Amino acid sequence: MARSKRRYWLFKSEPEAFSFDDLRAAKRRRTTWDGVRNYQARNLLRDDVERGDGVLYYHSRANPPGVVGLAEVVKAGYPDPTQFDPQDAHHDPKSDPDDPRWFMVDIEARRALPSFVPLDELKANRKLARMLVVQRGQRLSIQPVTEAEWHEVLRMGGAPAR
DNA sequence: GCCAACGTTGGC
DNA sequence: GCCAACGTTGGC
Repeated sequence: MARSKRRYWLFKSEPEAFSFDDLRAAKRRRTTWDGVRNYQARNLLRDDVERGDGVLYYHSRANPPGVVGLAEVVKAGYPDPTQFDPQDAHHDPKSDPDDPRWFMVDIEARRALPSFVPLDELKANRKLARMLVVQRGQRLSIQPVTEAEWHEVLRMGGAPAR
């Protein structure tokens, strides 16, 4: 069930692991956002991220880090199968299949931002002073973004407002 | 590659 | 339930 009002998120990915270009090159330009193994992020994926929500695709551990493109949630939270796969790096032997511990969503690439927005610029923008990604020590890989922050980042990236 | 900041684990 | 040890994240 979709909410009446769309929410916005920032998803972090290390480009060497899975970049925005990788997402755009993927089948149907989609991917499962699996492998999240942090409870706070899990709670967001399970309870709050909904189909139709907007995603700022952020490259972490990049030179420089920053927001590279936009994506959209195309499937809300459901159990992440990699937790039950002993061969997978994110296998969790303590997770009960009848009560899965880890959840994921599916996202689909939208457009790349015409201009990459580096973390330095996010930090320098006073309108974004409260944005989570600019907070020191903030490591959450799935972060809520306000509507105002979303529009400001799109503006900085040269994307038409929408 | 370094390391500060966090989150998790497990002994007690 | 405390907290030291350990593992991970992610900017630099």
